[in-house]
Amino acid sequence: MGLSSGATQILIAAEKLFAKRGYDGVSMQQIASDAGISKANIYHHFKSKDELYLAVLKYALQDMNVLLAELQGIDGTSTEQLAHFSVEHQKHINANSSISRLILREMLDGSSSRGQDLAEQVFAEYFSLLRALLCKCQERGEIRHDIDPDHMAAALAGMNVFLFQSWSALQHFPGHAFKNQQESGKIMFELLFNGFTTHGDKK
Amino acid sequence: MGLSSGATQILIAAEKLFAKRGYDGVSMQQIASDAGISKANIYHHFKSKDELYLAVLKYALQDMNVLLAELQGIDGTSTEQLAHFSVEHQKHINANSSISRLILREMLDGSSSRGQDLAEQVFAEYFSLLRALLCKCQERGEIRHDIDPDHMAAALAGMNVFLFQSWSALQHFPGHAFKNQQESGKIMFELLFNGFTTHGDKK
DNA sequence: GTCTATAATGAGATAGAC
DNA sequence: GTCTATCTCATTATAGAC
Repeated sequence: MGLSSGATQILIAAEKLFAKRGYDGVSMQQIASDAGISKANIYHHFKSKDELYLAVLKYALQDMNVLLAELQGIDGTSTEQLAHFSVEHQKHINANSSISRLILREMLDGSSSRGQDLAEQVFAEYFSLLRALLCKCQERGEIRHDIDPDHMAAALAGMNVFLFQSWSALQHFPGHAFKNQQESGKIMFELLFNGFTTHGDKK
Repeated sequence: MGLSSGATQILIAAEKLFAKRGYDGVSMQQIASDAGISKANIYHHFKSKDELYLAVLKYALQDMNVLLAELQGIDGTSTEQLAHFSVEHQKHINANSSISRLILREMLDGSSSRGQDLAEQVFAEYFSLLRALLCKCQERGEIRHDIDPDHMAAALAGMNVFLFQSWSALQHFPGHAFKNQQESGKIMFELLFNGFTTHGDKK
C-alpha cells in the first residue's frame, strides 16, 4: 500500500507490542529497539504515536480481508460450510493473534475512539459473513428457523472468541480437558449444533 | 477489610478508570481528581500505583465472592438451576462491569503478571461452579453425557462473556436483533440447550 | 533515511508543613 | 490525613548533522 520497507519493519514490531501491552503500555523507544532502529527514525515514517497505531491497525487488517475472501469460497453443503467456517475462523484468530487481541482491546476500551470504529468494522464484516451463511442454512431447512441468525452467529462467534482469549487461563485448570484448541473448538461447535439435551447423546 | 473510608473512596474511582482505560492508560493524577483528593494523598494510603491496582482488584473481587455464594443457593431442578445460573451470571457481569473488564483485560495481557493470577483465580472459581452444576445435570440424565462438562461450561460462559464485551459493537448492526442483553442471553442459552438442528424448531 | 542530542512535558513518587 | 511544592525520571516529539 505504498509503504516503504522501513515502515513495514516498524509496523511488524509495533503490532506485536501493542497487542501484548496495549497502546499506553508501549513506548516509542521499545518499538524502535524491537525494530532495530532509532526512535527518531520512527517519526520520519509516522508523524505521531497515534498515527502509527492506526497504521498498525490498518496494516494488520489487510490480512483479515484476505481471509474473509477465503471463507466465502468454502465448498460443500451449507451446514458443512458452517462447520468449516467455524474451524477456519478459529485457526485464523490464532494465526493472527496480534490483530485479534488489538480488536478485543479496542472493544474493552470505553470510548477511546482511537481505533474503535476500525475494530468494530472488521468485527461487523466477520459477523455479517457468518450471518449470511446461517441464513442460507435456514432457507435450506438445514437448521431451525425459529431463532434469528444474529443470535446464532453471536453464539458461534462467542464460543470461538472465548476459547481464544481464555486459552491460557483454561490451561491451568485441573482435568486437562483443554489440550488442543482446535479440537476444543470442534467439540463446542458440535455441542452448539446438537445442543445440550439428551437427543444429541450418542449412547 | 480494615480499609479506611478515604481508601475506599480512592478504590472506587480507580476501579472505574482502570476498567475503562487499563493500567497504563490511567494516571495517579486522574484518579486523585476523580476521587476529589490530591495525588499525594493516594500515596498515604497506597505506597505505589502497582499496590493500588492490586488493591482495586482485590476490592472488586469481594463482591464477586458474594455472588458466587448466591449462585450456589439456586433452587429447582438441575436444568432450571442451569438456566438461572446463566441469567444471573450475565446480570452480575453487567452489574459489576468494571471488575469484569479488568479480568478480561488481564487475560489479554501477555504475561504482565500484575493481577493475572488473581484474575485467573476468579475465572477458575466461576468456571468450576458452572462445571459442577453441569456434572449434576449429567448425573441426573437431564443433559447429554457424551461431552465433558468442561467444554459445556466453556460454551455457556463464552456466549455470556462475548455478549457482554461485544454489546456496544452489536448495537451498531443493522436489523436491531440485539435490543436487550438479558433477552439475548436467554435466546442464546435456549439455542445452546436445544441446538441449531431442526429438532429444536418450534414450528 | 538514519542517526545523536535535546527540548518539553507528564509521569510516579517523596518531603515536609498544617 | 490532607495538602502544596518538588524531585527524578521516562515519555513524546523535534532539531539538525551526516
